[in-house]
Amino acid sequence: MTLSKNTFIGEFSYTIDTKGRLNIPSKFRQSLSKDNKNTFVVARGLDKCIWVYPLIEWKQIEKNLRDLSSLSITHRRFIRNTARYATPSTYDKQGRVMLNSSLIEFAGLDKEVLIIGMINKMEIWNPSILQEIETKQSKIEPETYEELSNKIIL
Amino acid sequence: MTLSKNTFIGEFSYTIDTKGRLNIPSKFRQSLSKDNKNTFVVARGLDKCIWVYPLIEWKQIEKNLRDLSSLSITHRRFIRNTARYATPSTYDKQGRVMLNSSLIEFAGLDKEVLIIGMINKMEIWNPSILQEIETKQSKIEPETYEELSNKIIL
DNA sequence: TAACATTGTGGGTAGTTGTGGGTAATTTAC
DNA sequence: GTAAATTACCCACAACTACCCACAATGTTA
Repeated sequence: MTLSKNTFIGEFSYTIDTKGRLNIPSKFRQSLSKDNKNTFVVARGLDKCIWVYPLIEWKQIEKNLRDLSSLSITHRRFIRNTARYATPSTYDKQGRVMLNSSLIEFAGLDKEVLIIGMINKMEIWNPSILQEIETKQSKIEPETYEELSNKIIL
Repeated sequence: MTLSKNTFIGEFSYTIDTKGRLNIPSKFRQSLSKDNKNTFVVARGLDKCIWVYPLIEWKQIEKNLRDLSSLSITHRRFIRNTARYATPSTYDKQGRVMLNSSLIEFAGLDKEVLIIGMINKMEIWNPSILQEIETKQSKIEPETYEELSNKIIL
């Protein structure tokens, strides 16, 4: 059973094969609406993980980014960091997307990865990195982004 | 006799079979409205138990999560912790849902379980764990009842 | 009381899914 | 333009899941 369209929940253990392909869980693919054209956009997450958006979710983000004025240095940097590492990726007949080596390196991924449903997107994690972060979660993060959180929904 | 729609009260003893299936009490299923499409969402409870939501109850939660911006680290953590362990589960012709091993382990469930109606959802408990918690936990203070009396009329 | 319906539990089977690898098509490099 | 590298497509298979049937125990009705 699939719930709302383009909405992801749950957690899955998968593997990246030797060709750099990663299977997207069948449940997630089934929840996609047709207008995504079997395509995701993979990007750097704000944590040490990869974010995978359905195409139409990403288009909404692009639209929101368009509304940020480049007069603000913060906005410029934010737009740059967001757009720079994003890549569209169409999955093959088996439901696998290609992850380029730059993203794999950024997220510190090995063979075994954790795919986590995050409602409007999914996250790809190295399980040990996520666990490490969760244990030392008392650490306070920079608050630069907090200010923006009222203006744009990622 | 079933009371209000999508509302659960009472307690039942059931068993999880070798395939990880758990029967939902017939009374609870009968109280479900049609738009749930025979589907629940099972998730980690805040106590050491499993929470089982009717689909439409869960959709409301998803809707609220969707309005949180991922720019905020606090929001990200909240979304992750909430969505990560949630799974939709349509019950079969016998009225059983699948509980994945991760949830079973989290709640420390054996074969015999207790299903408790919690109004808008149900809880799945290992009976001995619940009893242990109840004895360990001190009684609810009279002052707490006084405070609650302003919010609910018994 | 007897016949019937409902409910909780067990198990078999066919279809789906995750993963690996081979081959052709396309792109990139020289 | 040709060779090398990369990417897309296809097939294969083991493991898992959804669906179906079965049956005993309990509750209901005539």
